[in-house]
Order: sequence, then C-alpha cells, then structure tokens
Amino acid sequence: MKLKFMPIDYDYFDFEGGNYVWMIGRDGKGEKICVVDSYDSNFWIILKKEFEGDASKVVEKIKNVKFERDSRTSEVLNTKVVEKNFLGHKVKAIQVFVTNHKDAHAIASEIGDMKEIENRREYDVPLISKYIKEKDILPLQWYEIEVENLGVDDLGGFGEGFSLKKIFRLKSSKKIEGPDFLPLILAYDIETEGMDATKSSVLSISLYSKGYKKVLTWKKCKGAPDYVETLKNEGEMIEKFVEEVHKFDPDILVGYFSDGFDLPFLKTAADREKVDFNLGLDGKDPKFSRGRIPVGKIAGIVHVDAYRFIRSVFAQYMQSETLGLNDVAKELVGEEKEDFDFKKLANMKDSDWKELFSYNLQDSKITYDLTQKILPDLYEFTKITKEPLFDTCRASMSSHVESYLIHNLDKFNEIIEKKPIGNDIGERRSYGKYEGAFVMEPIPGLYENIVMFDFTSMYASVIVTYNLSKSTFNGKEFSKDEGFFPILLKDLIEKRKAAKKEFAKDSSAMAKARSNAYKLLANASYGYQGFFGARYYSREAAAATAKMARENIHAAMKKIKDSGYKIIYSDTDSIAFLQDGKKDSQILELLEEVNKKLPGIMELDLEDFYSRGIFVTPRSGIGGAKKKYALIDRKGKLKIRGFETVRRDWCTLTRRLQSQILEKILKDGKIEGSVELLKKVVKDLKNRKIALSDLMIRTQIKKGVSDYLSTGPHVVAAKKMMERGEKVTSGMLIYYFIGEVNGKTKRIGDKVFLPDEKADYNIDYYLNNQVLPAVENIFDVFGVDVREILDGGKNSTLSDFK
DNA sequence: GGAGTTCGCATACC
DNA sequence: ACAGGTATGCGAACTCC
Repeated sequence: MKLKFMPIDYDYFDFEGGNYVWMIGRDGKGEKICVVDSYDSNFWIILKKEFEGDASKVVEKIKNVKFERDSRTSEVLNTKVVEKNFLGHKVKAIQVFVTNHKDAHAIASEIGDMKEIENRREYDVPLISKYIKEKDILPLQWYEIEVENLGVDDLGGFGEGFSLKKIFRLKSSKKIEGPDFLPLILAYDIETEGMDATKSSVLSISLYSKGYKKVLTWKKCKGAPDYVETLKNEGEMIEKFVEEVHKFDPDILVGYFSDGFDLPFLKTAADREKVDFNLGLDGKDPKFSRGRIPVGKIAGIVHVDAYRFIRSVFAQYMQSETLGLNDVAKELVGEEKEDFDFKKLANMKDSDWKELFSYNLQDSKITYDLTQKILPDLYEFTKITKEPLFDTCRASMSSHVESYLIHNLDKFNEIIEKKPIGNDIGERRSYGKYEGAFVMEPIPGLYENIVMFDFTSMYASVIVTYNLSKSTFNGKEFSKDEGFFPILLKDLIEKRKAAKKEFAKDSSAMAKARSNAYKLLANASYGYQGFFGARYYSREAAAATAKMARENIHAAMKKIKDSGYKIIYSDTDSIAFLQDGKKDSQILELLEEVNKKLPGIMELDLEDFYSRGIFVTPRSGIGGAKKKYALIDRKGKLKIRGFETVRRDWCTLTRRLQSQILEKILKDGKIEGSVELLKKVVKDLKNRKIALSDLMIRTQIKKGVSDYLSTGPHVVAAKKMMERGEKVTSGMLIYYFIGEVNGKTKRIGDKVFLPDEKADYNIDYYLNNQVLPAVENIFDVFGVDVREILDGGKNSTLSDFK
C-alpha cells in the first residue's frame, strides 16, 4: 500500500532485543497515522593508519563480542569495512552493527583498546538522530511511503492500547514535494491552589485554540460563562482534560513553562487523585525525563513548552526584561495577561471564580497566539537542524548548531566526533579564557552626524574566510583545504542571504523565519567552537577567530582614518565615525573602498546615519566608558546602550529620568532644560511625592540563598521572603526598596524592605545611590556639576531643597 | 573604626 | 553546563593603620 506521509514526532521501542522507531505524522488526507520502522544500531571503529591492512583481522576479533545486561544480550550482528573521513582525514573504518543501541556504548567498550584501533565513534549519538540521518526520513518533510498494516500481535503487540488505529510498518520511502505543514495547535494552562502538587489542588484547566475555548473546573460558581465546564471533583476534571485533548486531537499541545510546571503538576495531581493521565496516543501517561528541568513527553502529541524555545533562541534579541508570559507576549504579540490577585484564593466569591476562569483562559489564549507567532521559526529550525520538533523546541543554541553539523556530514563522508566526557570537559575549562574582541575607548562628549559601519555576521565570515575549525587545524596552523565546518557555515551564510532576498520580495512570516534561523545559527557557530561541551570544540579555532576579527576591524579602522575621518568608537564588529560634512554618497564610496580590500567573504555594511550621539566617562571618572552610549538617528529614534535606562536592576525613577534627559539632549543638542527635569525629581523625592512602585529595585537571584559569599541587598530581601514562608527559587526576580531605619548602620542591606512592608523610602539612598549617579556623568559632558547646582555649592546634604 | 582596595555579583554589549 | 569574551558599577568584605 502506498501513502503520503509527513513525520512529526519520533520515538522508539525494543522488541526481542532490537530497536524499532515509530513515527506519528499526517498522511496525504491530513489524518494522523503511525509508521513503524526497524533500526539497525551501529557505531564506527576507526583503524590506526599502520593497521589499515588488518581490517579483516579486526573484524574477525570483534564479531563474537557479546554483552549481557538486564537479562538482555547484545551482540555484534554484522560489520562493514568502509573508506570514510574523520576530522578531515581519510580513514579505514569498520561499521559495527549491534543488537540494541542502548548497548552500543558498552559493546564499544567491550571491544576495548585493541592495538589496531584508533577510535570508536557514534555510539553516543541518540538513536533518533542516527535513524533520521541514516534513513533520511526527515521531520516535517513529505514522503511517499510503501507500507503494510501492522497486525495487532506484531512486534510484541506494539499497537495494543493505542487510541490511534492506523499503524503501519514501513517498507520503503521516497522524498516528495508537498504543501507546508499547518499543525493543529492546542494551548493549555492550569491554575492551582499552591506550588506543591502533592498537597495543592488544580483549581482549573484552560484549553484554547482557533474557534475553541474551554475552562474545566470542579469549583462551583453561579453564573459562570458558557466556556466553563464544572466537573464533580479534581480527578474527574483531569480525566475530562485528557478526554478533551484526545477529542481535539492536536499535533501540538503547548504550554508556557509547562515542562517545569503544568504537565508535571497535572501528573502528580492525577496520581494523588488516583485517576488516569493517559494523554499519549499509545494510551500511556506522559514520560518525564530527569534533568535540571523535567521534560514532559507525550507519545504522539508534540508537547511544546514555548518558554524554552523563546529562552534559547530569541531571548538575547528581545527587549523584555523577564521571560515571563506577560512580558514576552506583550513584546511578541502585543497581548497581556489579565489581573488576578492570588491572595483572594483563601476566600473566593462567585465573582472571584469568574475572574479566575477568565484569567486562566486568557493565559491559554496568549500562549496560543505566541505559539502561532514563533511557529515559523520553530518550523524552520526543525527543518534546518533535522531534529524532531519535540527536541528542537527544547534544544540549546549549541545543540542546534551541532545538529545542523551532524545531519549534514554525509556530504563529506564524515564520521561524527564524540561528545566530551568527564575529564575532557574539566580539561577544556581549565585552559581559561583566550583574548576576545577589541573595544575602543571613546572620548566623552556630544557628537554630531555620526556614521556607523558594521561587519555582517563578522565571526562567521571570519571562520569561513580563514578556514578555522577543529578539522582544519593541524596542531600549528589552519590548513588551506576547506573543512566541512567552514563549508557548512558558508552554506548557512549564503542561504541566509537568499532567504533575506526572498523575504524582501514576499515578506511572509515563513520567509522571515528562514532568514532568521540561518542568521542565528551562523552567529552561534563561533561560540560553539569555543564551547567546552561541543563535539567540534576547538579553542584554537575560537581564539583565531577572535584574533582575525580584531585584525580586520583594525585594518578597516585604519582605512577609514586614512581617508580623513575621525573614529569615535568601535566595539567588536562596528565602527562609528564622524561624517564631518561629507555627503552620504561619499560615505557609501568609502564603504565600497573598504569592502574592496576585505579578504574572503568578509563584508562591511552601513548600519545607519545618526544625527547625534553622547558618550560619557565611567564612574571612576577616568577616560571614556565603553559599551555605554546613546544615539539618535535621522528619524529621531533613540538607540541607548549600556546606560542605567536599559538596566533592569535600577529603579524606574532613575531609568525614566535618565532616558528623558538623554532624549532631550539628543533632540535639542544642548543641556538646557535637563537641569529642570532633575530638579523636579529631586524636589518630589525630598517631599516624599514619589510612588513606591517607582522606587522598587529588581534583582535576579541566581543561586541558592545560602550559596552566596557576599550578602547583597537582593539576598537580604530573599532571606526576608524565606522567613515569611515564601518560596524563593534561583532564577526569580527579587523586588525590594531601600527604606529609613533607626540607628547607625553601614550596610544598605540593613535598610532593605519588601514591597508590601511599611516603611518610608530612604531619600538619601535614592538621591545619592540612584538618581545622581545616573545623571552626573551626562551633565559632566556639558561641564555642569549637578551636585553644586542642587545644593548651591555645599556638600550633598541638599537641605535647602525642600 | 575609618579609608582605601579587592572581590562577588548582576547585567549589559556585541 | 547547555555558544564566547569584554565591560560597567554596585555593595560587601577585606586590608591596613
């Protein structure tokens, strides 16, 4: 029987000691089907140069290797001697086929360090990755497949318990063209009494999709809206949730932080209430793998935690100050959470329940909208890195790069390098840092008409231009023969260029996502080579990349300088200089001139023209501060970098005042008027007119409270919270303000108050440790001494300012 | 016990 | 631990007399 098939989700199981892969996907009619295929687990043995002629001898020695574990016998089934490449060199290798992939590593060890063997490889590559690579059955691509029905008793009754009835055994497959995949997405969110699932109940569960909304609860509430369905108790509510998900039959079930909260909470609650939580299409419960954050896998439905993908792929390019649902949804889709005061939970009226249900539903709705927004990116990452959607949405940037490499190595007939283990990591980390980017110290001042050039994907183009990678380094220098890493990176850069052009033409979300995915992968590839956990780690390549980047930026700076321009700033891949009355066209000519001299694929680009910019001294008062400046472009749009305005650990009052002053200066080109802005704030501060919310300081707690060597104010605040019985977890933002206390104390930590504590704010602190430090250096550029103006020449007592 | 310095920490830039 | 190094700047903790 022939079918069209697009795999979405992959998993595997054992039968009679061997490995089988099962895929859930859609057929040509859009129906969900399951396709089962066998997988022949294998790894590689690479022979030493001098023993290449002894391949058959080695085969003879290893073909009887057996390994027993957990009443399972694994053995070598077959071998194949093949000419391969490894790290760019031709090698003679033996592909060793074994019974079970779980034992591949053990068998590789069992074979041991024979004198003929140089290396053993690929036993550490996950089964699904190997399957996708070797059988070339890629996620989210269409195939024409030849299948036969899988009988009920086949493969040990594999299909037993499946709610999905169409289960096939794969005979052959052929890649074909097909329409883009529009997955059916269902978002969910839960509200609970507390944080401990063994004790606290789930109060309600919301579900949302296009044309579908539902809130399940067991809390009685008069006059609840139609979308609310009230069940008898918590257990029945959870059962109903499972039923609703199965009825809706989504490709993707998505939550926000649902790996870490919603799914495990529901599972624990289901166990506590002794009801089934068989969400999987195989009739089983979600599986949770151990790790820092648990991962919830539902068989046949891709469980997506939108938070994880956003954090690893988008976070560094986003403006949001937290990665909470509210901030992220506001930035990406312009929607916000509703308000609900959780203190009310202790005593809920009907109207409060209605509010909670609405709040619950809104969370699912914005999670759904957010998922629609990031879906093109998720889709492109999946296609480019060729890993299943489930893994793509959870993978770190380094593993995206690595997947991209691994799945493209066949073009180079290349065996995959191993992951570092135990000692390797310690050793790699012990080398310490290498020299990185060049940052020029600016001269503080207000500048007019500034041009900014920057290199496009500088580090990636350096790697390609100079052929810098693990396999092209011979211990001393980098070979001229192009290595697979630079070639694949060059491919990424070219594809990115093409995608960018395509986007300029059709401007679809998908075209944009394609361009974005290529760019992100290319930009992460430099960090990947310097990352101790990388298979293709090369400290030499990373250090050389930084070095050649420095050389190139210096050469470009010299060219610009020699053409008569004054450079005012440079950081890593950008150069800012004064236009100095020259026409725009002359600047573009200069750009072309510089570009002519650049080696390889390196390219300098015009970032923008700015009408003004300000650079300040650092707090030490010596020279100019790096990574701290504000520019205004010709359209009047501000670009503020490094200033307190863009730092979330400064209070709103300070940030707002500083940004107002920067804006005024950059728009007017003079300091006049800014003193008044400051005076007003100081006056309000002294008269206690400032709202406490504008004085709240937010700092992230990044480890366990007891692990701190130095007890900063936010640690003091966290301790206070714990004393009250509030939960403090590492990674959360701690809010506090500095208040007045009696008695002598030096430590600011002794004046820390939590947001709801009753205390007067500390005028002296907010004046001398917040507002003034943030604006002083800006005024200083204009020769204005703020403290002198504020207290009329006296010290900073400011007593005459009421 | 105060002044000066170093260190730990969070956050930003690219 | 889950890409890298370069920077600012606070506040606590230390050193020194």
